[in-house]
Amino acid sequence: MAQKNLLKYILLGLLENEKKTGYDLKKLFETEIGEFWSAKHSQIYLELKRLEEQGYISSETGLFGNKLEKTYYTVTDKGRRVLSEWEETPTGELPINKDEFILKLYFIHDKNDKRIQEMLSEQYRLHVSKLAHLKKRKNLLFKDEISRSKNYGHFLILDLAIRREKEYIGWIKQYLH
Amino acid sequence: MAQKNLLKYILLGLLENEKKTGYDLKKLFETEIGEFWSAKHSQIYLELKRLEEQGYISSETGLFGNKLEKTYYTVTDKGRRVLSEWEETPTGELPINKDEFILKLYFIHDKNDKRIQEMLSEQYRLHVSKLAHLKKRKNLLFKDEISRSKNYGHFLILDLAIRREKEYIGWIKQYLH
DNA sequence: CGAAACATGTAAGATGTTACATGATTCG
DNA sequence: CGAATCATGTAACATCTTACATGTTTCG
Repeated sequence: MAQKNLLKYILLGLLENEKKTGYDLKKLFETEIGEFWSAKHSQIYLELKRLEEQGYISSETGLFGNKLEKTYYTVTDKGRRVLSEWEETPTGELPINKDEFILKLYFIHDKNDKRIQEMLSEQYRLHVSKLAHLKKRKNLLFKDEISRSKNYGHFLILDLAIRREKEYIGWIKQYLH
Repeated sequence: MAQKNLLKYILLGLLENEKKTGYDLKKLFETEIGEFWSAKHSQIYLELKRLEEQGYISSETGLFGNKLEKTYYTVTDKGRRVLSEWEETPTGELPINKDEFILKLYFIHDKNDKRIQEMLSEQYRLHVSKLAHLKKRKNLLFKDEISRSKNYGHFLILDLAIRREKEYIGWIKQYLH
């Protein structure tokens, strides 16, 4: 999807409160951010270069161990302005959730086609396990009121993700025999 | 998202039962398919060319009016095989739903940040209107049992979409004051 | 007759994935 | 010391969007 270059804002957002290396960012995409966004390290390093050229972030290298040079990035004032401008802009237009399973289902016409049940049970497994994972994360990150108010946005979207999985599972159960 | 070239299968699926022009396909992406997939005409025409080169579809031109040449495409046996092979393959891996609103929310830390309520009410409007639209479609397309069993997959995903919107709205209401 | 919709394409550029490459550090 | 992880990059390629381009038919 060649589009709005949202990765730019993600990187700015992640670097806003703490300097990080490209590798740190990559790791975040494998865990926390990975729930709702994806990016490969090749793209991250490239984007960091570009953001620095444009003056949105600045870098500082630190020697780690004997030889290893790590590059730490921080957001500049200019970058901070771009970030909050984006945050303030109404998003508009709901996104299209491209889902391969949905697509396959669309092309099945016959109610009694055996593949429907096979597909539904595969999805059931996947969504049940996703739900378990999300609940575990919520428990881990947001046990108490204090942790919730510290990262309230994150709490909200995790809560939404859990509700969505429950709903998805409910839908599957309705049609799975 | 440069990935699995699913457009290929969508075109094959749409051409499976009826010959269509590139323009017909484009129109479908603006209406029916538009609910869960997107593609521009430039991409569609290109992909049709490629599919024909690969022998998955074949074309026939018909004169429309005095001068206008329309190109109609149909799936070949080879194409049909590729399509059903895809349909049979388990999808695996749940997709990441990239949603700009979710992203913005993630970067808001303070529970009392005014922007949360602004964003939620924008989303409320959008999802309420989306839900109304989906309900209208369901009513239009799947009033009776017969129409459901004719395009059962489509009925299922429309039903899912409606449930998802309801759930989304429920979530917004919980946090919107 | 003019505007909107029909109809089909190409080109440039942005975004994203996969593969290729290399080296350092940690930990068992 | 060897494997896993840390750490950073480039190259080739596929996908997708935006813009450019052109001509036809329908309908009020």
